[in-house]
Amino acid sequence: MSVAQEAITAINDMPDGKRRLIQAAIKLCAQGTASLADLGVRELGREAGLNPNTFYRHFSSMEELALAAGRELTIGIMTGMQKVRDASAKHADATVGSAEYFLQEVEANPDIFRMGLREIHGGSPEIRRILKGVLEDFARLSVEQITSRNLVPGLKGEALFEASLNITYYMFYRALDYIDNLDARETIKADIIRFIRVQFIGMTVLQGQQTKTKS
Amino acid sequence: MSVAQEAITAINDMPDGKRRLIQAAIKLCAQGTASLADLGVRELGREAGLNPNTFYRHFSSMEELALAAGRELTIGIMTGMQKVRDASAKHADATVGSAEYFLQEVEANPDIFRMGLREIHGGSPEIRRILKGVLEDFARLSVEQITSRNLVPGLKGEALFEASLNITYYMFYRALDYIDNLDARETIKADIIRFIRVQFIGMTVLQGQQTKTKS
DNA sequence: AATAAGAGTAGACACTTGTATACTCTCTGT
DNA sequence: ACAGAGAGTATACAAGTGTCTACTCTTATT
Repeated sequence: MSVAQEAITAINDMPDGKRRLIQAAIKLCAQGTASLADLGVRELGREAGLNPNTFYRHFSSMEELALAAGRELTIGIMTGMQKVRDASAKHADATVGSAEYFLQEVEANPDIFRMGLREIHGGSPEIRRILKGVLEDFARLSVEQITSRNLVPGLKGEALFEASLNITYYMFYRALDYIDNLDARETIKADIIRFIRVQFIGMTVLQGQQTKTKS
Repeated sequence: MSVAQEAITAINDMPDGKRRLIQAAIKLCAQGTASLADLGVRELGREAGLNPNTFYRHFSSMEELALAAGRELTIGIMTGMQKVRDASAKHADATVGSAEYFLQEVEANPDIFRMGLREIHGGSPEIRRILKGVLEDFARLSVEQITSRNLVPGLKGEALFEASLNITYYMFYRALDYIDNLDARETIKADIIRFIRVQFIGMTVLQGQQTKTKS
């Protein structure tokens, strides 16, 4: 069972207040400078329009809420990523397609990406693990798509996955710039496209000359 | 004047208590989950072994201390990076040398790297700007060294800088894994070396075939 | 119709926090 | 020798915090 599926099944049939608390957490965390783990119970209650004590009905610690929020985050990113995959399949140049639709998704859900990025470094180890799982899932999907459409003929298996993973991380990392830096958006898009090409080309060449030692 | 030099000049002739507060901030921030900006005045005083009010002798807001800490951080990373450059120049394979000495430096100052990574995402925009400056300085130094020793013959100017910057960010990003994940250290080192090669090879090839459109 | 569980609220407590005011040292220049 | 500044301390208070206990609805089960 993938990390994403795990998350989706865990979120069904959730009481209203619980979901509101989680969404309040995501909102506060994306807007302010605080990370998920150090939000306040009362602060959360206020934002959610609930009594502070409602928190204790659903969670026994902040860490527990942070985990739940992490799962919600996962779903948000994952469904976004699925859309990216679907859409880019229709584009003539798959590389440009992926980049464009990814950035479109970032633009549509800045809160989720911003906070995912904050948590993937520095957050609790458990949340980090979850988010890493999401990125790996995404990279795996990319590999499947690339393989089935034979987009990068010279590359396969382990090396293809590694390239995809690098690309995924790079795209996420640049997403923050993209959100904040309105002037630089075209540049960032071009950077991403170039990064993708460099990874695939470089990996392909490297795979073919394995045993050299000089860089 | 480079970002690093800016920082170094700013830190001389600093009262004892002030420096202790800054170092307390770095320590607390590297160990706990909190980011620089949301530490407590009293918490800081406790850690530094000072009266909470001493804080107000030196700073008027937490943001101000965070900036000072950011500068201290800068110096730490920058001197470390300088050592990496110097040391890797003596290694037969410059790629392997850079990676090895970088990781050695990470291992020696885990707190600084851990917290630098936390602040480079999610921290205040000002601190982000400072840290980005540090990474860019480092990438620039790399470019100089590579150019003067002619390590990557086919690549120059803008493209070389872009590759160096990508590599720098990648190394920093993997530093976190490296610190936490003792079992995976050899793998991470190999990943970094491969990443470096892929960047240089890929960039070189891409530079030579600029106008293609299919990926 | 009675009951029990789930979800949310209200009030209270002890504790921590930021910060203001007023103090004590320890230098340093004249 | 002393005035004054810089660095650090002590005390105090209002505001905010986590969490406990005790309440009230709503909904479903029997």
